[in-house]
Amino acid sequence: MTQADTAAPRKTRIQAQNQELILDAALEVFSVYGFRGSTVDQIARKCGLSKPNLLYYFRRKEDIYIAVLERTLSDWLEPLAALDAGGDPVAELSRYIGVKIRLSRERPGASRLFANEILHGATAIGAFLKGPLKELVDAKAAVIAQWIAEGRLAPVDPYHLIFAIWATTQHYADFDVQVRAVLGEKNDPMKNAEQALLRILIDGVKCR
Amino acid sequence: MTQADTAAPRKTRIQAQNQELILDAALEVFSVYGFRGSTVDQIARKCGLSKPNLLYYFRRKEDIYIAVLERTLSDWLEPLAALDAGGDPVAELSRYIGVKIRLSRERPGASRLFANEILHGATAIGAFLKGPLKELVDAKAAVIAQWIAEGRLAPVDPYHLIFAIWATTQHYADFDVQVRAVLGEKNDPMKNAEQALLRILIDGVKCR
DNA sequence: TCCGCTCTTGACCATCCGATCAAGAATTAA
DNA sequence: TTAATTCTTGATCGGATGGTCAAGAGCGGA
Repeated sequence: MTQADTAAPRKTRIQAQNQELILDAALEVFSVYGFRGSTVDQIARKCGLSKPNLLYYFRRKEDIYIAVLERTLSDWLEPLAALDAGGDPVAELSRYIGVKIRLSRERPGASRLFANEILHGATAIGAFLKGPLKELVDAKAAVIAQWIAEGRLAPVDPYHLIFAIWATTQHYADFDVQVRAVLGEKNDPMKNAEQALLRILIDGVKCR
Repeated sequence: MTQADTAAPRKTRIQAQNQELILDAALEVFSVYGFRGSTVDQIARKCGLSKPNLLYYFRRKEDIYIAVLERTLSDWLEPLAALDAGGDPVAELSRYIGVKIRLSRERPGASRLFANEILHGATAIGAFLKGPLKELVDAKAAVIAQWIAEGRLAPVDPYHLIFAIWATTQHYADFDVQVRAVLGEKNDPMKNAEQALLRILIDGVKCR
């Protein structure tokens, strides 16, 4: 259990506990108000700690922001990474779309956090986009291209297909306010979203 | 030309000229940094006026923001409004997608401005979303539903189809940084975007 | 030309907010 | 128990920023 011999300083129980408290609160605040629109005090109040106490665990406001982003990055890659070249193309893509749209419903804050970050130039995660993300997308685009070459999928641009899936699924988290405004206050907009999206992306709108 | 008898105060040439200068600069600044991330000074420098001079034309920073949004709202509705019930369904939707994606390339700032506004709760244009926008979408969803009833379009949810078109096309403006990071610095990402999107949304990814 | 109105701006104010610090409380290791 | 370490926070600083004001410059109509 001891890690005293590693370079990283050992973490006390209180440290681990409070850092998690802070990051949970920070996600809530940053995802609603953006980086500049959020204050350290807001995050502090949200998790019941004092402002100087937050800055004891994270020296700068930006450190909190980066930590929140990094904690969520891997979760964001995972569903795409799970795309299986050995599976049925339509089934695999359908599953991916389903997972993504469920993520939008269950963790809209994470989606909005990323949306905001990218919208404003991705200064904090630019390296991630050009590195791990690009590599993963390249790999999965190759899988899709292979499916197409085998005649198991319609000849669509793999990259733009992935963008289309990201765009349509995350739309329900990022533009939630607009979706609700347009659909009215009746029932949950997400109720039919998954089925509708599958129909559109898989089968298209043209009559068969 | 005189409008001295109307309630609205007459506008001098200098007023009209400077207000346009300010709104152009404000769009550039707000679309990059968001409302809270932008400063009046930034906008002032961008258009070569002094900060107090901006606040002579617009009393508060928020007034500038609202004015920029309102100036662009109608342009945003127009393409959807042009959807013609009398035309061929596939041709009409294809044209709409084309116009939207060209807007994303030619005026990415406007797209990002709206994205940011909605992402942060649409406090400034909430009434617009629930009013004029909802009415227009309701009307055009009815057109699409009619096409489907006539068997001229595959049975997809009209509202979610419109959302999908918005999401996929605006994605290239709002998430430009991510798109470029993933595609690499080679050629223009928008080059194939329109054709790829048309294929996906119109024909779907399933083999025919 | 003259006068009134519009336009412009340097200086300034009040507030907000990120960050610091010193001093004390709580926890842990011996 | 004791001493060292970690944790906590009230008070405060300094810079940024939205907004004000008064005074002067510019402009246009009679």
